[in-house]
Amino acid sequence: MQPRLKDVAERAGVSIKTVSNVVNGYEFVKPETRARVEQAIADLNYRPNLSARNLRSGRSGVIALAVPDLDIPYFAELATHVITAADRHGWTVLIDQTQAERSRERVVVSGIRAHLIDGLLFSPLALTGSDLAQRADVTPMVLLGERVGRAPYDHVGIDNVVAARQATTHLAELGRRRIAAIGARRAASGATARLRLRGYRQALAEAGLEENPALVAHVQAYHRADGARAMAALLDSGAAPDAVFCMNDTLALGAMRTLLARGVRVPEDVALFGFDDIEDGRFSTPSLSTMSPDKQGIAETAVELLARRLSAGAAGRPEEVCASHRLVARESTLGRTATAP
Amino acid sequence: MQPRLKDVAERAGVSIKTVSNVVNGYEFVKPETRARVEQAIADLNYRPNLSARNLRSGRSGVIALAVPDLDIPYFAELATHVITAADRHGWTVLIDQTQAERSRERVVVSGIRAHLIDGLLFSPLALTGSDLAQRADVTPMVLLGERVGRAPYDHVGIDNVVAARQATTHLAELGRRRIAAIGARRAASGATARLRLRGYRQALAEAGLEENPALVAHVQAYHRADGARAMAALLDSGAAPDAVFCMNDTLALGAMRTLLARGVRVPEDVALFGFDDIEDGRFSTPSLSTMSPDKQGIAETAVELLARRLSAGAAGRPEEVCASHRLVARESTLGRTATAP
DNA sequence: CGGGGGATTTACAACGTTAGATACATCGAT
DNA sequence: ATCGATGTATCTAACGTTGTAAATCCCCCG
Repeated sequence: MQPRLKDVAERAGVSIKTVSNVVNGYEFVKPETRARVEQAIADLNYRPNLSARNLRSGRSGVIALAVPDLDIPYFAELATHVITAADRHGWTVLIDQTQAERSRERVVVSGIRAHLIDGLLFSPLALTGSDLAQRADVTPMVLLGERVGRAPYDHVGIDNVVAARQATTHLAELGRRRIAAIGARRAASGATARLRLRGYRQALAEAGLEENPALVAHVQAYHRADGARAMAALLDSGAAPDAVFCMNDTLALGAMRTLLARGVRVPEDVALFGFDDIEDGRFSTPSLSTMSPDKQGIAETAVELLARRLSAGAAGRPEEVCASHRLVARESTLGRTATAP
Repeated sequence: MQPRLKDVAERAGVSIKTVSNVVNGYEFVKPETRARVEQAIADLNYRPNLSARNLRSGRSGVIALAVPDLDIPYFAELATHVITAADRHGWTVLIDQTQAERSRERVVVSGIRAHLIDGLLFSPLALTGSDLAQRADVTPMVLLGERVGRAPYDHVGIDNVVAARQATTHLAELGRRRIAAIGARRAASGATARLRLRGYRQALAEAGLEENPALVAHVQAYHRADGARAMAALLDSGAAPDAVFCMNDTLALGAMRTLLARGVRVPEDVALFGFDDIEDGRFSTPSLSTMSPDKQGIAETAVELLARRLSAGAAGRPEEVCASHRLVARESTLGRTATAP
């Protein structure tokens, strides 16, 4: 049996509360008493029972991060940053995988872990505004990535329209005329895809290029296999793109696989641009040009916002934070003249 | 304030215990009563307070998975499998990142989260046997990956010696004579690296190849950058390998980047073999030959072992489970004749 | 119509902790 | 010596849940 305050108290010859005071750093404990208690704690290897502490205090020291899938490198990288940032607040992070399924996202939002977590960082993909509006759970929540509906939650994201426009403009400025896009979603829920597509279209318009529906490839999910399939379809359709803007890096890497496997040169024949700046893209050959969101900034800001909610209660208007992004041009658009990573 | 059993009870006009019985699926509750209680639960959106429940039951329903870094795709993939498997047991997974640092691994093992977690799945990299032997925490633990010391813990791993030998033999059978290895560790702790190196040496001996220290590259860590650096060093040293066995896929992908960037053809000039079968390797060009451990099997077995420890108490000898692995030959050793992924 | 006995419900205590109130020292100043 | 004032330690009552044991209900048989 694990030792309790009571056991420590008996060993140190003091009351339970005195031990509790020592454990919690209460000021008025005689140095001698404190020393005796600390010795007893060490002797017994005492650890506070968090369940009991939480029951008393109403706090668990645990926050949840809900993401579609840790297999997707972007979310794995985001998760490591969140864990690091949470650690600085003394929080432990628990990870929920929603598989980008609406039903699972609803479960997360509905407060399935109420009482276990103090707060929730949520990166929704499939959720709709009304799902959020119906949320009855009172656990503070910060949304990552896309804004959903008008529900009053703090939100950290990047300006997807601007970022996608810049990416597409980069391709246009390289002289590409038949710029395709991979990653459009048919589902009503693909908010991020919609915004990036809008930026893509804006850039085409600015560059005086005509929009061609045959150059926009839809996908089921955002894995490499989807990108590979979509690229194959584009090539087979005869749309003959000379550049492709992919809505994320894994799609782009899948597309790259298809291109190279078919002997299409990148970037000479087709330039390729991704989104997210995951580590794989830095080491692919050719290395992948991409739009790099400030993942660390996003994670830190989100944790910070949550911390504020937790201390200030529900008070205050929801905050809207736009993290920075920057374009990273690598070999998949510039060719081998670029410096190696 | 969140509703409690008491609130539900009052609304339904029954006692607290009856509500508890309904919540816990106790058999002998009149259908009519059950319905009334369930209605009240729905009305109030009641959620059991896990802290209180855990305090009472001594269980938290949370297990921890401690891995070096989610950024490393192998661990991200393993984590998703663990989360899925744990979910079937009704457990929530909390992830600890140790950064492969001995100090952080010791903290994890010492029971920093005692009382918060019911069990621990631990994938140690830097820990020594004596660290484990000193462990005072009583939380059940299952070791993943490498066996450490003689401490009496359940362990799930693969036969690294055999796997590495098969990988190296595969290269030898392709007619390669100067087979290098990337991923040896100087640190005393790199048990996995040591075993794989042993398998590599066995295979060389069996193939009648002489062992050449200049063909064994040491690395600091197991990221792509380390593989890229190590490969560059190998090429620059004049060791002139015609094949490379990398101790994991990220090292191999880093090495591939260096090779292709320098115009070395893979596999014509240098065949490349990895370890772990991460998704990236399936979509690189050329796709990466690799040794594929049964990650799902490892995760499921580990969770299963933990479940057994939790129900059976500490009883029973520690179990030693060897998961299966299989060789996946792709383009980086076979060339483009292989079927696309 | 009383009693037996299973079905159903309830009362109570306990899990380990901490906040707040209270008691007990100690000590300098009257 | 006595009184506050202050520092230090203890006591008590929760936090929300569930296991145990006991109470009550209800149906059916004799």
